[in-house]
Amino acid sequence: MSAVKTRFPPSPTGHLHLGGARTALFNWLFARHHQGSFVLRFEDTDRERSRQEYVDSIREALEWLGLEWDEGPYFQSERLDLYREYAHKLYQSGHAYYCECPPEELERKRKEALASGRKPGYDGTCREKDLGPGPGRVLRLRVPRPGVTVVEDLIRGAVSFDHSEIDDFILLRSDGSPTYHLAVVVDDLTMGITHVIRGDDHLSNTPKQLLLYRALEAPPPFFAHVPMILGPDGARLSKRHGARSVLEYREEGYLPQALRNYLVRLGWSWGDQEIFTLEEMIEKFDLSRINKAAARFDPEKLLAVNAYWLRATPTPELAEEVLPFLRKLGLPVPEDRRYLEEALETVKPRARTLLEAAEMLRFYLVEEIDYDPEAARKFLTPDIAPVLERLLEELSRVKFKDEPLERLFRGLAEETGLKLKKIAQPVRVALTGKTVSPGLFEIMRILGRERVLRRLRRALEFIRTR
RNA sequence: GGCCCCAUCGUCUAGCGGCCUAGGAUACUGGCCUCUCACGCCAGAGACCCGGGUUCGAGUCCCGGUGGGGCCGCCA
Repeated sequence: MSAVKTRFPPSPTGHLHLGGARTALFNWLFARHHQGSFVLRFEDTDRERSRQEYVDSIREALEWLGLEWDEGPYFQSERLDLYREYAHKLYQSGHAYYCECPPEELERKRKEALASGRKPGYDGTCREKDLGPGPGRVLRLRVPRPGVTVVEDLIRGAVSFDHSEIDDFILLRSDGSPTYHLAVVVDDLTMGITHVIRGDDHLSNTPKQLLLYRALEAPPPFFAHVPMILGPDGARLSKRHGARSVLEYREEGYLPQALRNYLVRLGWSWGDQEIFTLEEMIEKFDLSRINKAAARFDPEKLLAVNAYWLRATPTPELAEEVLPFLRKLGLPVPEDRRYLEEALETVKPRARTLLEAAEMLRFYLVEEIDYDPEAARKFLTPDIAPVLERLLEELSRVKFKDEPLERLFRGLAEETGLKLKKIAQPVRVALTGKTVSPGLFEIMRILGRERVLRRLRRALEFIRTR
């Protein structure tokens, strides 16, 4: 297979969501795997709904995911003359004809047919009228009747459609603009697309496009219809679940490599392997391992994969990524990068997203920590005060390394006859304000003597005045 | 409603006629580790939609049913 060329053709009528992102990923991977090229094309022939804002956000999302395109972006709105040219060819060759049926009339017939249980398609009123172009007229494809068109799908095999199921669909609207089917075919043809990899919601559309290739006497590309991504409830993906923009996932602290990893495993597999680097995906990706059944989006698993990649990311790199989230939470960013990294190191195995990591870093960054009321009530009690007093003394002498600190605490536990836990929890609350946190000794080591002593004194003060 | 696609643990999936006593991941439960929570490790529970065939043998092939999804626009 030489000179593979794939494309991703979103219509800029919304943000890039999970389904689109996976389609883009599959196309990109297939192209990369075959050392081919990947084209970005905006299908913006619907002028009513297309927005520049979405063009920008889709580009941004693709870039964030690392799916760089080799060609484009192209805009269908800039290629209108080309579509008209092809439409004219179709009209000239008798493969298409003009239709003057008013839209309201068609709509009425459609509803009527649906209500009485018949096919809602166009009834062919103008098919033999031999009309020329004119105001208010649309151009329709003259679908050969009778006939059958077979889609040779790379994933599903041969799927045949009887032409009685395909109506004479519109190629050119009454305003002269092309509809989806015409534009896609002309674009894929003129851009030299070799493989069309898209959601299987397009499978039923494929015979229409095949008919166009045939009318144009042009060879069609290969088609591969991948199963759709459904919401956790099995219904079509909607805003509620995963149809959220991929940029929203970025905002929530997901890593692009995690999103890619999760998405590539939705419908594609390579034995038992769950974790893939970009290089592995490119090396291993192929159409034959794509599943046929629709997959449900599982936010929990996405979170798990994200947690994995968070842990797998080198701390200095992660520190860079967490910065925007610290700002978002209004936390002071320490000028000492080393301090941030050490703190992050302790939070890394506990966070599932960058946002969570940032939140967990809070007590390292603010000088005045807030006590969780419940935690303070339970652990900052008068009976522990003597121990904290004692600790204050010892801590001004001890070396602030994990081992000496741990030895100090264990010694103190033995001396007082208290369980280590009984001492650790109040100190944890004193230092972090919470009952859960990274390991106590590493926290102390990182915070440093000065901060630790200050927080312990404040805890004692709190106990006295409660 | 017509046509099309699909069907393995809750979810993502492995399986391409005997290797399946159906494997992995995630979620869940229990244990270990332990200063809390995670991480990590160990263990457990959990699926071949139903019914017919074909075959010595079916999760794997065929047919039907059921269920889910998609398409049927002057949207893409």
